[in-house]
Amino acid sequence: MEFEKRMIFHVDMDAFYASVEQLENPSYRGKPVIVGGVDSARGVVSTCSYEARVFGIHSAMPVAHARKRCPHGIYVNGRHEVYGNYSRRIMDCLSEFSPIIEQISVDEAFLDMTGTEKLFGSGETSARRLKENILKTVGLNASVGVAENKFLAKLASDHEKPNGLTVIRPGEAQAFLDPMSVGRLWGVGKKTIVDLHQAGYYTIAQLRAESLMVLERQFGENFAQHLYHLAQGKDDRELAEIETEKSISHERTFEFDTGDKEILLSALLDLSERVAQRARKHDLFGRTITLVWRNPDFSRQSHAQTLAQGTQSSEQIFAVIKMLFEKVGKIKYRLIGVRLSHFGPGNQQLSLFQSTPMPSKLDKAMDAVRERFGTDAIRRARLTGLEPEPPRD
DNA sequence: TCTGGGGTCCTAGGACCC
DNA sequence: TCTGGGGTCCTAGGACCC
Repeated sequence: MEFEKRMIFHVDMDAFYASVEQLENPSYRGKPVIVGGVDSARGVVSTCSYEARVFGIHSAMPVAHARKRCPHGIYVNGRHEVYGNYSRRIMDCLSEFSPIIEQISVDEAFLDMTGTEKLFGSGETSARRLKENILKTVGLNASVGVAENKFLAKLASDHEKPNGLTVIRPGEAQAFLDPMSVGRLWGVGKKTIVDLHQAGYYTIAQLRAESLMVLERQFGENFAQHLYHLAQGKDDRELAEIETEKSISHERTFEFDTGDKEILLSALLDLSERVAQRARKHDLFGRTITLVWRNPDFSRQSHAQTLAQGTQSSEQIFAVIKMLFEKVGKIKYRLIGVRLSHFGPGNQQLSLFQSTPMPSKLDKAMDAVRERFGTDAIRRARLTGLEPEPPRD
């Protein structure tokens, strides 16, 4: 048998948002398409087509920067509801291959394909079929990685992108990993790469050759063990089929940094309502309410308050947010946001004498309108038309 | 060219309790 | 009269991921 222990697939859609736009607008095909916050001065690229990548454009790059590199590109705003619909159809395709699926974002998922060889053939055969199935039913290309665990499967799906199919068979992991940069390890980002380089580790082979004891001294027990295992291609994480939500948040970056209390409070009211509405929709009661913000220098800060009891009321969340906001004092904000977390059991925990934290009549009415006509269909009077002005000097 | 928005997990320090 | 140690909860910040 090819895969004796586990056989995991990682399915990753190629340039997902941009590919959906090219699928729906035939005139975009074969051209550089850039999806992101294209109408905002501070927007960034979410995804771009492979034709755009030739110009050095990539995700998270400021749109203003992308426009300089590729002035003739097609710049479109993200249409997340549309992508969500495609995402559902793709996940439906995947569920025809395995009941054990972990969706990790709109365009990515793991499948546990252990023991399906009799049904679908080898890993390579079934991965090919899966790709064909997505292309036939949805019209989009996916890259698939096949390996004995999640970490290796994810590396494999990335290996021959776009439209790739890579199988790492048991025993091949070491050779596959060794020449790679330490930055390919899961959980190793910009900062940690610098730390690893400073300690003399550039390739996964170098890390693998080190003893756990030395690594623990250099990087702390937990992170060292994480690195040590991944460098050997070991990863025994199971697929998390049902992710329980741990927080709900909404935030907003202003076109210009602002210290205008009127603008800030109306933004916070709007964000509080969006957060509360989602909490009600998912039937979640959160105890911790956090005000988050970005200063003009891009640094992030937060203030939090934990309540004795969970809430999902717009009114209550906004009241706490306002109090936290007053604590900050007079500063300029680049971004402001509201987060609800620390979810627990809802109202059943209340004593007989406490008022039930059920949605207020106003909350219910607004939920109903938004459910039918969309989030922006209804806004409080004080929320309309408040935008920061460009600074004059 | 300045850097979105939605998340998760980890760490460290302080308060408080026993 | 000066002061242990463990555990839990909370806050704040940082790194990372898609």
